[in-house]
Amino acid sequence: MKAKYITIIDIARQLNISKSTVSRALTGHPNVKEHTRKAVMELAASMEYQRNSLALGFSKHNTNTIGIMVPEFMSTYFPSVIVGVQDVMQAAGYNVVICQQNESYESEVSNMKLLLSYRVDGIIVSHTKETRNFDHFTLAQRRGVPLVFFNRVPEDMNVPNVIVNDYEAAFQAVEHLILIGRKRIAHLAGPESLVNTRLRRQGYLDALKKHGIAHNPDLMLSYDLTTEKVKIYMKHFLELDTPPDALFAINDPTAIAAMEVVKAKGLRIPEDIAIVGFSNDFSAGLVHPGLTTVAQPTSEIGRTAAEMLLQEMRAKVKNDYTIKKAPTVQLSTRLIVRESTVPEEKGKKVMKSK
Amino acid sequence: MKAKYITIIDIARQLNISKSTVSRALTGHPNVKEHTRKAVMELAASMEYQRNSLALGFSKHNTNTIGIMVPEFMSTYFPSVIVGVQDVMQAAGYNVVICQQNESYESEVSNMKLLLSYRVDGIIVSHTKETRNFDHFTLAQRRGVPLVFFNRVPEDMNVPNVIVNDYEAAFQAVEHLILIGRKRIAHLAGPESLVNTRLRRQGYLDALKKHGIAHNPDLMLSYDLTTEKVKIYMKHFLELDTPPDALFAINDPTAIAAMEVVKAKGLRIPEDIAIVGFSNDFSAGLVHPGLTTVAQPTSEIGRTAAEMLLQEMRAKVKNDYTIKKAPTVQLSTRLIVRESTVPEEKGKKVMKSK
DNA sequence: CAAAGAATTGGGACCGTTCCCATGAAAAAA
DNA sequence: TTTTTTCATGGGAACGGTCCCAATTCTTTG
Repeated sequence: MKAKYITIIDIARQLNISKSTVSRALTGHPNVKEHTRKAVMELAASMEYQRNSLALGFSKHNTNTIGIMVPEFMSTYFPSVIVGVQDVMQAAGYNVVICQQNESYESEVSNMKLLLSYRVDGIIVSHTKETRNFDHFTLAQRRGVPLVFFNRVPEDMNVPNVIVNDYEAAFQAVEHLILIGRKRIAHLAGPESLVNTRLRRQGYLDALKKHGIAHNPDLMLSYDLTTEKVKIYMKHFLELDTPPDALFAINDPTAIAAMEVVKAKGLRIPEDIAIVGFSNDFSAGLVHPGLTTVAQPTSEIGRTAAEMLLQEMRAKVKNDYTIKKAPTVQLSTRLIVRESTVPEEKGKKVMKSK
Repeated sequence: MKAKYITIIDIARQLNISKSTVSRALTGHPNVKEHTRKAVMELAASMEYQRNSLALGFSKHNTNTIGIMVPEFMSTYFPSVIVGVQDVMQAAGYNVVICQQNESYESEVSNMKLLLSYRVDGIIVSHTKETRNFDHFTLAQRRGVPLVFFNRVPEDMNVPNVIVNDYEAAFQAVEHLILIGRKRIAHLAGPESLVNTRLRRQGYLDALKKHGIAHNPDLMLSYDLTTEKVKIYMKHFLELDTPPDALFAINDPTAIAAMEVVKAKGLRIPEDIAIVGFSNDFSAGLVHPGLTTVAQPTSEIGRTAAEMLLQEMRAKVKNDYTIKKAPTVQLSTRLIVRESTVPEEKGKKVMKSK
């Protein structure tokens, strides 16, 4: 069952030269005679020599590999961030390994240890909704492995990060609901453990305040991002004596699950209840009616995070974020208005006749 | 910029014992005095010792890590297969690293080399649509690294694989269209490089034949899975003198893109044209009308592939598939009928009044 | 109490590569 | 031609673990 790999020593023996020379030839060191280099390259190719990155990383103390850890990837958000990261990292000559936590804190800790034990040169992270303890992140920092966060950033850690203007985006989304005449605007907020939850909620509250609408605590619920919970909460909202006439949901899957409840009740969207989501998942454009939502520049988020990480890794003197403010990049979002808040215009409406 | 990690030698020095003893204590070797073990464990914990997997894998010749390579992950298919793989592998004590190829052959080759150079113990693969050369796969086999394929399996390689009954599923899907009275059934097939394309197409052809419907070549087009192409081809179909009254699409994104074209033309689904997709992506249930499609047991595919790989890795004597038939597991699919082929029944219909 | 056996520990080879230093050969300068 | 410099190569330490074997200590047993 043991795999057999060719080593530089095999090559050296065959050519009757030293492994140092083989190593030099293979890595492109200048001091190798053209003749020798050619012989080595040819033999290596014909033997299908495959360098041992374990030995290499082990001896060189850097692996030219970065890790990216995401809490889940069933929505399109994280996958498309990852694609952005890969673009930049591939161009910079780094390998990327992906870890997925399934929203489990335990997996997060073990994936972090996996990446550290493989001595990756840096890590891009978005933490799970369960994460309340950040020791595994500070451990990486103490070990000198640069970290860059995106989307879900631990609030009391000073780390480089890429975020969007959650507060303003939420404010704008809720204001949009107000401007189309809604007064009883409900909010399904995410788990308390995520910054985004707090920022978006604050945007919601401040938009109400600006327009003189009293905040009704009965219309705001936090939950932990499972579809079943959304449905229970949404039913509860609809059964209130004076049910909401609009909903601002923390993200698109939430909004879509809520839509199902509304439709099952026989209510009309947006006439009876207008709905806004967040992130512009692929599915937001597919549901019926189309979901008004806040588009995030996903692949730009990924590219920006990757570039930040490159800078951290390339820094001659490691940045010490216990004494220095960590950089933050805030990207902007865009509200995409669809039929879940503004009904189709007659002219735009798809004709049912041939 | 160099990361500083604690080693077993640091621990040994502090406790004034040999590194062998530290290693034994840490790995749970029986022959260590309880007192010593405790001291080692405590010091290791307090120093936040992190074992160096590079050194370990390097010296032990196995890394307890497997790789999984997928062509893309913007649909829900691959992510949920991955989750299945992770379930099984985590339980078996293996780490999983994920690589994503963005449907690029080049990335596939370089990811394969990455995984091999990191000496993973096994790899689960679904190849890209560009892949026509399989040398990078046979290389892994020659190195003794077990491979298990799923979904997209190279036809002329004898490798363990997990597939679904593509042929029967396609046959059944097309038969469904025939049974609801459709005669001019178009087929948008995938790229020639994928087995699935051929199997599903054959199912399509044979279903037509069984029901005495002559195959009209004008109604079948192969394309390379980009949304733009789908739209062009679908427009072409609709502009034929006698346009199709049904469409069987190679997958759900294709079906959904086609639906958009149909709707933009002002045609009704399913009255004017019935549509069937493949895979039951999350989005299939969201589009309007709901898409009839073939559900694949994604997480079971992942779990099965993982178990096959475990068996390969655990085999005392490596299976030599140049002389022995490789195992195949075929899982079954299920046709999910939605409104894109059968209109909502009155009773089932969502009531629009309160 | 001596001898044998078991339990615990230490010593050091090994894994594949890089890289520094030494050596030898060839080329350039004196 | 001799000396110096440059180029090409070889030798061997280092990286952080595991693991086998030898050495030591502690128990048993005759």
